[in-house]
Amino acid sequence: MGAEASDLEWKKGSAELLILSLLEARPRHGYEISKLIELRSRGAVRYHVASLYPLLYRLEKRGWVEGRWVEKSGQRRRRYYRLTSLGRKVLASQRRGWQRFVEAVDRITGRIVEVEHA
Amino acid sequence: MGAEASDLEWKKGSAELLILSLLEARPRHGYEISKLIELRSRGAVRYHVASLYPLLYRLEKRGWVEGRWVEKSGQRRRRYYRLTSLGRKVLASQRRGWQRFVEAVDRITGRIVEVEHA
DNA sequence: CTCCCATATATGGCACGTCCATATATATGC
DNA sequence: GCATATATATGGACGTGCCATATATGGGAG
Repeated sequence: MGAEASDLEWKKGSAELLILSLLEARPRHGYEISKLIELRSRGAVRYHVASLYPLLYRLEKRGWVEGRWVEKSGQRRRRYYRLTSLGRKVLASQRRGWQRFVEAVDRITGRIVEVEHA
Repeated sequence: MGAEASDLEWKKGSAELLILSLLEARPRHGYEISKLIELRSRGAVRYHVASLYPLLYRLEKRGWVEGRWVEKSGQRRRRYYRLTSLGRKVLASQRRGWQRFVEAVDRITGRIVEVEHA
């Protein structure tokens, strides 16, 4: 009942948002996503493969991304994931949610100061 | 090894940071913390009691907060938690960590744009 | 030529945190 | 007298990240 889905799935990892964001520009394979997260976050965020791959399967199962195998001589086969149109909508929604969450945390932790009852 | 504590425990909930922050100003009891989180986040963040109380026990066990029972006629007994000096240090550290994490997520999700290889 | 490392994907099992449901206890409003 | 808000407590279900490990291939060091 009430809204759809929990508004604060953030409590358990923002991994979904990160992956969907990285797939926005173009399709990427798992290992690339992993390294890109590490690189762009300057080492602050790092997902282990045992977390990342199952997550990609979940995203695909939900229809947010779509994977296809690409084989090239001279390298191991890779599975490239591209964002589906549904995935794009989910990403937009998750971006808004993340924004709201960060603001909420800031208000609670006092970075945004408010008067506390009279 | 390496640093102390995991740098990114954020992946599983920022509840610790929120609670420690709220106890910074003054001691509070569980129910008050719960309501305050809900109020200040404008409903965006809401912890269920079954999450909150066990978390408070954990924080106390780690020596970050200290609880004491307060009984007043006309109301049910309450357990007030105050931030210990160790808790204050942890809070400062977690605040920095949260800050770094938000920046990292922003860089990954593209809110902070960067050039991507030549 | 062999060993090791980086690349690249895959998975079983453990640990831990959050939620649901439920329980207890007291003061207030209807 | 009963429902509701306050206030704390807990067993069990469930999801998800991590550790360890496995497979496969190319390139560099020795």
